[in-house]
Amino acid sequence: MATKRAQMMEETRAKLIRAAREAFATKGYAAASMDDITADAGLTRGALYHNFGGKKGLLQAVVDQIDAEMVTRLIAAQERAPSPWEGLLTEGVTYIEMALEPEVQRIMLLDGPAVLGDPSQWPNQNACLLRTTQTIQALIDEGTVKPVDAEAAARLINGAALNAALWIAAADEPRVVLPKAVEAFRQLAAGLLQTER
Amino acid sequence: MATKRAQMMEETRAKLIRAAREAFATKGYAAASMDDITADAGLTRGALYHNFGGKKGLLQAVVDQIDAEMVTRLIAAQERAPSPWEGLLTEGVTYIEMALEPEVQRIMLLDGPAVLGDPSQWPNQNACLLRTTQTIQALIDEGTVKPVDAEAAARLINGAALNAALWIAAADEPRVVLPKAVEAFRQLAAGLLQTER
DNA sequence: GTTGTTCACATACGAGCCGTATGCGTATTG
DNA sequence: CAATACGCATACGGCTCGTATGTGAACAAC
Repeated sequence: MATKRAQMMEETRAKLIRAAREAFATKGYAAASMDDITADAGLTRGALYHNFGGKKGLLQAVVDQIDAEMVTRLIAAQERAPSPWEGLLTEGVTYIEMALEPEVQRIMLLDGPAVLGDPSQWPNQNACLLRTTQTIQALIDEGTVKPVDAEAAARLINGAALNAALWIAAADEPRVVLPKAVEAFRQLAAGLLQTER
Repeated sequence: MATKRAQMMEETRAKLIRAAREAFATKGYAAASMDDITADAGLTRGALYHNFGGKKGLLQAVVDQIDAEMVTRLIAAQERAPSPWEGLLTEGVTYIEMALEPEVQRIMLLDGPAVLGDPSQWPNQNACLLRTTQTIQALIDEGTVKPVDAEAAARLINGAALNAALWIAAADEPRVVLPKAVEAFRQLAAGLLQTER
């Protein structure tokens, strides 16, 4: 039986993460005070320090949660694609779309790296990136993609998609810019394809 | 004649920027206190607020200075290349190499975007991007590169290089990872070429 | 069932950092 | 030489964070 204390603790953790996610996304990490977050969750800083060890620990928990959600969406998008190669492209486009969401942009792309350090060193190894790496490795194995370093390629692809997203987000006419970015992304990615076709 | 007050002011601005650049690079923006920075420059926070309006203003000044230096180095690197296309690649590689420096990484790639917002809005960054865009446009006109949107391609290439740099900088063995990243970067960029080899 | 223990969380306190308001002294102006 | 402007220092209050300590409910032992 799950003891009553344990499930209470899960509950408070969830409430804190929910409140923090909201605050970090809207105000940014630095401007979000722990007092506000905990009060918003109906708790105090005592609970926060007990469960997450501090402000950074809370951010880490929020990042892990969002990261997991992103991976789920990436997998879903890839599985709908007609071929593995199209799956990779679809993954990239999906990544761009996710990066357009203010929450992802603020927490995962700006504050996260600044506070926690490089994403590839996050505890869960940045599942999002790991996923792309595996996809590329599979394409290399089947001969679709040139034999480059899979992680390097995944890194660059993600970086390209990320910058495309930031560009679109800051553009005056996102609707006009989006197709341009997607087209350029496809062209770039084609550089990985095995010669010919 | 440059009044004595004006040149004194330039002097204090330079001292503050120098101290801030040092502190931001080593401790990070959030952990660097204004009292420490100003004391290190032989001044007080009064001078800082008078000259830069606050902590963010000081960071902006530091960012602008480093940004200008980076653009200068990028231009120099591109001009040494044998062809426009190689110039584009060299520019990307140079960007990667610069991002290996802790100062650039910490201030320009992590804290800068988190505190000041989208880097592509920074004055010199725009100039750099514009130059890359023009280079690509020229390559398109001469038939070397596929007819994609030049600005989109420029942003994606920059983003790829940026992420490659972050990856290398955080790696256990940067010397081992660097060539992988450069190779993958060249492969990706080749996707823009008109003729496959 | 009662008694003792654990532990999740609250409360209290101190220190540091930031922004503004104000004061001071020197360069500048007429 | 008197008056003003201004670059910078000083003083103060508020906010935020981290730690140290308190407390009451859930669990365990008998």
